[in-house]
Amino acid sequence: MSVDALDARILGLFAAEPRVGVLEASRRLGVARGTVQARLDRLQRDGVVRGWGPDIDTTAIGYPVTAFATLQIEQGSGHTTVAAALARIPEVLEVHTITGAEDLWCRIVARSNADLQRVIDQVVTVQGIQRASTVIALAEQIPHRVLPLVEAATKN
Amino acid sequence: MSVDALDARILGLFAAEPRVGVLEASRRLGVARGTVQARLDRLQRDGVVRGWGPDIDTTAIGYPVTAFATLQIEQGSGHTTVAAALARIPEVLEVHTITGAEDLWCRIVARSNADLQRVIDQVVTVQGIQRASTVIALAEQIPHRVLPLVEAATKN
DNA sequence: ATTTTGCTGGGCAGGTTGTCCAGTATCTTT
DNA sequence: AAAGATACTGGACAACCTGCCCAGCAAAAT
Repeated sequence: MSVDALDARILGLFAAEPRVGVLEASRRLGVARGTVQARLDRLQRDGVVRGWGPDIDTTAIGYPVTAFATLQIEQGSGHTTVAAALARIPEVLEVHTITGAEDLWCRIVARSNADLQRVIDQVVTVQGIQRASTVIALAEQIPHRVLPLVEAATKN
Repeated sequence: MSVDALDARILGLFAAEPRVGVLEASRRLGVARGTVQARLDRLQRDGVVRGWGPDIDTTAIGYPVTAFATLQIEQGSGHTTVAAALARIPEVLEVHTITGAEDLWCRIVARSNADLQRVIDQVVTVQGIQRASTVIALAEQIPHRVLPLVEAATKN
């Protein structure tokens, strides 16, 4: 599992200033370039770093409404089948199976509250879904972050 | 609003292969380098692209358990104050205020189910939190994705 | 009709990457 | 304890890319 303090500093730097190159990073961190390069290769190889994709703001592309929906599915329907159908709806950004009375949890976005109704209709139309319960996210108090956790992980 | 098909292709390419440079991207997409560069600058300036940070797999750094908690807070306590306290817990990855009977929604991770208890204890200890209800995410049916939405956004 | 905007294709200097290497320190294995 | 493996350093090299500039052109807005 393998993340130490230097890994955390590397990840932190690249998270803060993704544009810096390996060379510049090595200067900032006070280590050799080869070291940074090797660490990055290892982190990627071990799957710690899944990718470097652009973080896209859904609000900026016209989907300012975020909502969380929990779904109950019919006993006969497989979770995977339902999830595959949900995957065809672009406004569904994330789906997990969960414990508890409900079966699936999803994050969905929409252009407006009215548009959210349209998206939910699409969701509940999916074969095998019995009931959907939706709450709207009003404000993002803590945006998705992992760095503090990386920090914590080094201190084992 | 400011994302067209070319933007989507650019973002798609960089999401798939973040390591490609602007020059290589321009070759792949069949447009001039300056165009790709200008588009990227614009996307970043308009806030469509929030950053290029590394996507870190929490499982790979030793936190394989993901859970969603909804919190009720005391009427007197401000959401912001509570959120600030939650921000001090590294295992809390995300917090939103929500509609409905509950007040806050959070995504938390832990080293194990037993460890999740420790994290939840930390959460409910926060001043102003009245009640927490937690479900564990069993499987990630659709990992967080935005690209299909970007696609959809271009078709207005 | 005129201006603005966006794309192209090109050129240039400077910086960066990928890739080696030898030397050294630390940790692990035998 | 000796030998081997592993990780980091500092340095080198050619090839490449970036940031920046420019002129020409076409489409869209005024």
